Amino acid sequence: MDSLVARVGAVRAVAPSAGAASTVGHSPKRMLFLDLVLSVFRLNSLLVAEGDAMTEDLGLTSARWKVIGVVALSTAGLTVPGIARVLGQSRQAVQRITDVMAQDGLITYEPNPKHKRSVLVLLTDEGKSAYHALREVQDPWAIRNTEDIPIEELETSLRLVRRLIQRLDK
Amino acid sequence: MDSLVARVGAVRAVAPSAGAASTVGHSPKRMLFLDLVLSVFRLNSLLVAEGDAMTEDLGLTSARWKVIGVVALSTAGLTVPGIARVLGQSRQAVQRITDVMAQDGLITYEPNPKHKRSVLVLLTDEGKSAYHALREVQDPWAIRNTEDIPIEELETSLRLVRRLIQRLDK
DNA sequence: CCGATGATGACAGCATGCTGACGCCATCAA
DNA sequence: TTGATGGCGTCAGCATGCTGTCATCATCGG
Repeated sequence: MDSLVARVGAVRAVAPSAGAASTVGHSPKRMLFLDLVLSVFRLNSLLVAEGDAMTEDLGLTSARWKVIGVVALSTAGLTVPGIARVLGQSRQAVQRITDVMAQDGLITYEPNPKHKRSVLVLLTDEGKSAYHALREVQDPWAIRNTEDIPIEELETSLRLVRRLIQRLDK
Repeated sequence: MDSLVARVGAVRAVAPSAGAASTVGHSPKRMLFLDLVLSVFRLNSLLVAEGDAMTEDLGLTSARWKVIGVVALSTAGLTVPGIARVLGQSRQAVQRITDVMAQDGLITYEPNPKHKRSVLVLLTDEGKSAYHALREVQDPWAIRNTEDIPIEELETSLRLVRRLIQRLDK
């Protein structure tokens, strides 16, 4: 039990006096969903913090290994707006990250035979080794966090999250 | 099917030539988890955008209705660091939001009998009506997004998300 | 009573993301 | 050919979150 209501109650015990929360009128499904939304907010920030801490020794951040992961999965390189589309972010945000990563020697910009102005992003050798180092940290972390979770629950949750993404994305 | 690998492939079809993704060595569970993590990132940004768009007519933003929701659930008021603890955010981040909300007349700072320096945050009448307007938008939205989703899936997913939060939070 | 400890407010700096706006260029239809 | 459309690079401004730092104040144990 760790709903928002419960957390308010827990904090209220430390702070002023207590009182009954006004949660009347919410159907269970609505409460479940709204609680899920708030939990996703929370999980997101924790994942970003965890990802930053886990990879700071590699010279990476969450924003960077998102990009590295996408580029590593493509063999022929991707344009900056292409990376942005995969990640569902603005091309400006990705551009800013890739510019710094290029300065740091993790990626390079190569001419794009399909487009004169929009160059391709490729991993340098340093970038590739960073990606491998990333996987060596990320994979045990993924195992550690899922070893006691049934695979069916992971599948169900992932399917639900994707369903919501698809619904909100269009 | 909407995994990261699939998305890279889809974009690659628009951009340069194709190629095989190097996903060897990943166990299904690891891939599931990493895909879930990236999906949570994506869902988070979509939820923030959706929340902003949905409540901008009410003079609210995602950051604001998080605060309003917490304060509304407490009857005796909460301190700024208390709100931050409930939301799992830094007190500075909450302080900045509450300061603007106080200027806008949504909340007020009242003396705290339990603490001389740390005031209590309370909803003004305007804040309360904003909260009610918020619920009138939020509830149908929650219903709309869950009507074709079994409640068991919501419960499973929420449980999993909370489990991950609890693990990463300590 | 007093010093250590912890919570708080206030300020600064930084990272990450967004949108808007402008100009350039490729593509396609009239 | 030409004009409309759209993708792209680039710059600017803004919102939201984080950490670090310092001073202040409350609380508690010695």
